[in-house]
Amino acid sequence: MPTISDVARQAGVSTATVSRHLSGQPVRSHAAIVEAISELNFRPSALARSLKSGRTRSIGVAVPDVTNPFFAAVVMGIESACREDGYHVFLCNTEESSERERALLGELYGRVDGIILAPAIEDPRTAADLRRADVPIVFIDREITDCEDYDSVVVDNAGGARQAAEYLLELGHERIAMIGGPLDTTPGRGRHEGFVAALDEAGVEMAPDFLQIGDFRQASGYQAALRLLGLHPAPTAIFAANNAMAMGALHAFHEMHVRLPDELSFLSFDDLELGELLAPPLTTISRPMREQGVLAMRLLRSRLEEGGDGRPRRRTVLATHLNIRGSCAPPPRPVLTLAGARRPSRDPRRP
Amino acid sequence: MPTISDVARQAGVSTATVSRHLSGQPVRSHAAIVEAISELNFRPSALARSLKSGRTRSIGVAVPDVTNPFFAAVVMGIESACREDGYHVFLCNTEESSERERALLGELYGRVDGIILAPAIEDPRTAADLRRADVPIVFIDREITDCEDYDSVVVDNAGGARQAAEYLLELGHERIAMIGGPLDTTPGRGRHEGFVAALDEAGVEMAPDFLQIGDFRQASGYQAALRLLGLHPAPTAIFAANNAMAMGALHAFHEMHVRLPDELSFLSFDDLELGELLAPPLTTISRPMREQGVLAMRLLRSRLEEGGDGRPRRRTVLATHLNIRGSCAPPPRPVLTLAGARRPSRDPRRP
DNA sequence: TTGAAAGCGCTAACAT
DNA sequence: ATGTTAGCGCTTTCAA
Repeated sequence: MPTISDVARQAGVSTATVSRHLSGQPVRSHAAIVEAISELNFRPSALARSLKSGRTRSIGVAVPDVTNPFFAAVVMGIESACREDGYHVFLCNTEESSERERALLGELYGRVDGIILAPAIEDPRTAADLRRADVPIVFIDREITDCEDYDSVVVDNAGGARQAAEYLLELGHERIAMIGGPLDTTPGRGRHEGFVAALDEAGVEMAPDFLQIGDFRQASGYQAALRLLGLHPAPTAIFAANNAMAMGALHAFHEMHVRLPDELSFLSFDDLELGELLAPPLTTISRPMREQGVLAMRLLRSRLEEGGDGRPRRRTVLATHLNIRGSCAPPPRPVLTLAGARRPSRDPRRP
Repeated sequence: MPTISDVARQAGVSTATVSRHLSGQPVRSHAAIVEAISELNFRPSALARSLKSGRTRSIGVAVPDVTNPFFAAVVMGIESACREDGYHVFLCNTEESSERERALLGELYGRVDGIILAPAIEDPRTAADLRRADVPIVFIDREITDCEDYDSVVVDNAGGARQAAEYLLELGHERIAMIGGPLDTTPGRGRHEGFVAALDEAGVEMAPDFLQIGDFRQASGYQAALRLLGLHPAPTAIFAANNAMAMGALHAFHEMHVRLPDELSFLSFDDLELGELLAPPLTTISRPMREQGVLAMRLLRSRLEEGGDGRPRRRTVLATHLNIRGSCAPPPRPVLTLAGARRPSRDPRRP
């Protein structure tokens, strides 16, 4: 790899002159330098530049799972926003492990100007690490306790879960179950709280068995669904707290030959990629995905460029949207009783 | 950020001693150094180290679209292999654009020790760029002309497409269409060639209209499917050359109320995430995904560590697998004729 | 406008 | 075992 001094020698000038040319200043020996550069195929070393300037023009992005379409879209959004700003992305997969996450963050410090993080869980050790590292951070999708002064882009988890609960209640369900996420994550807790609160307000109590906690991954959704299907009485409606667990649950329903929505109503937080093409199409609570990445990068960039250490935290909360498709219906009427007659007669699926 | 000299001063030793401690050598002042490091919260600058050593311990990964589950899985595989080797990943999205790709590659040079690339198209300019950059490269999923001496991990595209064609022929189809990828990409061309070759050998000709070329993205699959459905006579079977275009096609079928597999047989190269849960479950040609990433990283690592500039190219070709599920069936019998009687009587779906 | 020289943080001879 | 010093490739004063 040719260096700046190779170019300088070849062009018959000093390294300082070449450097000036590189930074756009007009120099007399312009032509000679340009020629030397192309002849030697010279590329300034980003490394050396960074060491000098203290800025790497890269950011770190750590998410629990790029394979999840939600995080894939977020990463995509970050990436495209970065390109506009001339930043590069170091991508890290934490695989929902707080230890791995801290290890990865440790390696990121010094390599990047800032970090966008979707923390695995709300681990106080991570918070302590972050503080010590003293690098600009923006949280995305999830937050961390003790970091209330950091910027973040999140979704209204409680509100979204509430929409789900209210919709099920409106359909007349009373035996409503939830496949929840870990309660030590922002979305896990938020979605749980919102869901239960809405049920409470309607005077519907959720049996302890009806809350199954998973880890946001497909396998746990599958297991949770099987457990729910095995209960007596079984729930008439299930809400899955994210897309991956919903996929697992759908596999379970399929295996157990449970027919949606006749025998069971089902909806999930976050869209599935092919959700609309399923039979029945899946009713979901959705939210902007790519956009969340873009917003997070905007926040980070403003921290980076304005240096704004004093500027107050900015928290962006996005709204969710209930997409009524076909996987929810009024609960099946108990055979040989008229109890079902209490339900409202109009079909709440088309309000 | 404290530097190595801050630590040295605090511990009352020279920077060289601290450096030795950092690299694991035993030093007398061990305790003092350890204390100084933790007290100052010192972290050696990866930047300075890289500048010195000439190695960044990072690699660049450029793929057309992380949002595609296939590439997401590949990236995941690379990432996990990297973690074992202590490498970091710079992720780039080329968005199927060769220009963007070259721009991104340009920024990667010097920042990374090696690159894993799934090229957008087989652009000779990219090949020239790569040669000039003189950085170890491994191709994944796709290759590039004029780069026959580079390592690569690809799948047997022609073989997989042949499997698809032979399966459809076996079912008795004769009006067989294909939604192909760009013919200037490795998989686009390979899948097309394999498919057409198999049809040829069976004496079945594909009408020109029956080959619709897309760009591997969902929208193009949707358009292509609509065009195919509008033909007279329409095809009785369609093969989509990748998962994203298959998703688009499925949307088109859904919109046009085409029932699979009774009215139309359909299968795709690469699995869809929920393909098994669709009605009918989707028959596909699948291949290892995560594993491809792992293999690519292995190849790259061996180039990196063995320095093996002289060592010959290694090309890993993976096999595909035909997953017979429910989206293909014998062609519908023409109404009011007995022509269909020519077809074999046994059901080739269960060989 | 240009060149000489210092220095970003670290490592690796070389010398002690 | 430890310290001194040069240097990785670049930018940026400071003089000329």
